[in-house]
Amino acid sequence: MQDAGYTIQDMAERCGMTAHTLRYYERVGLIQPVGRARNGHRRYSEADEAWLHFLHCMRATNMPIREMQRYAELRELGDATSLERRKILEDHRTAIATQIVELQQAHALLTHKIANYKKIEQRIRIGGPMIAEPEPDCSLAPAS
Amino acid sequence: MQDAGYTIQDMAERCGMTAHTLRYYERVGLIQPVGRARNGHRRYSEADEAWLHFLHCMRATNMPIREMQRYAELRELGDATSLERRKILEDHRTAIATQIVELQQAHALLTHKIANYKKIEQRIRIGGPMIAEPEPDCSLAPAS
DNA sequence: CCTTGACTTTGAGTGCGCTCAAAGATGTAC
DNA sequence: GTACATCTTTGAGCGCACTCAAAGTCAAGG
Repeated sequence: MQDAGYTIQDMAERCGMTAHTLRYYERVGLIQPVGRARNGHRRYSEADEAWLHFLHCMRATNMPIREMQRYAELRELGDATSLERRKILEDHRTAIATQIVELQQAHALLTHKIANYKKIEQRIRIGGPMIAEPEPDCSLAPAS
Repeated sequence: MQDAGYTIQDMAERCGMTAHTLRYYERVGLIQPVGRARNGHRRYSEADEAWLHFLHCMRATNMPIREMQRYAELRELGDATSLERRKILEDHRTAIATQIVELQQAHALLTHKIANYKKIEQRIRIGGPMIAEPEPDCSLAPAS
């Protein structure tokens, strides 16, 4: 039996989620009840796949399930909800931009600290002076 | 009474955490038992602040508490643990880089979809043809 | 016929990271 | 002196997003 469409396992792999998560998303209304094969098994369409990819992308960037539910709900209502949906996406985009900045700052901080560790390791190897720089570890306080 | 140092409230504000969280971090060993005023209240030092800022930065970039605990533990053991600590930071830096890429991709996707919503709204305003583009909403499937 | 394996459902359980409640001590302001 | 704010402790509770357990159905293979 195949009845056209992807099985839940296929879809899970394609979208980088587990089958558990796919059923969960359906339960909480993130995706409309999915088509079934004659034996009752779920069969996912290409459209389902696109939507699930989108959901995955939003979750991967920390959009709360609640907000995704709201978006999915509006989506069911058609073009009339375009404005509100756009606002959700714009807000999320802003949140993403903020996250990127934080991550970039942390990245820079880590690069700095990693270099510092290399120095410490060098001193240890050559048996050099063990007088560490001010705060060998956790420094780079408030501002930096 | 002041006994030198920041109160827990001060420190919470300075580090962008709550007092609850500061106590929690102390409980779970992320920060060594903090100095006390004569009345038993915590008094945080500048060094505490630097360390807490670092912790905040790591948490804000999704380092698990577990890993922070491991790092804090090694830190107590001094320079001999430099290599292992560096590895932790390098791994986290890698994780951050990955996150940044994901976020950037999502950002681009959202920009695309937001533009699409603007088109839809335009069509609605001018009462134009309501034949939407293929998949007005969730498109931009797998690859894109 | 019997096993195997992929699926189904419902409801409960898990792990993380806080977050709060309750009861009590202390210092400052009126 | 008494109200008030701010802190203290311990242990429990919570929200989120899964994640799993149990019991059952179904189709194919040997």
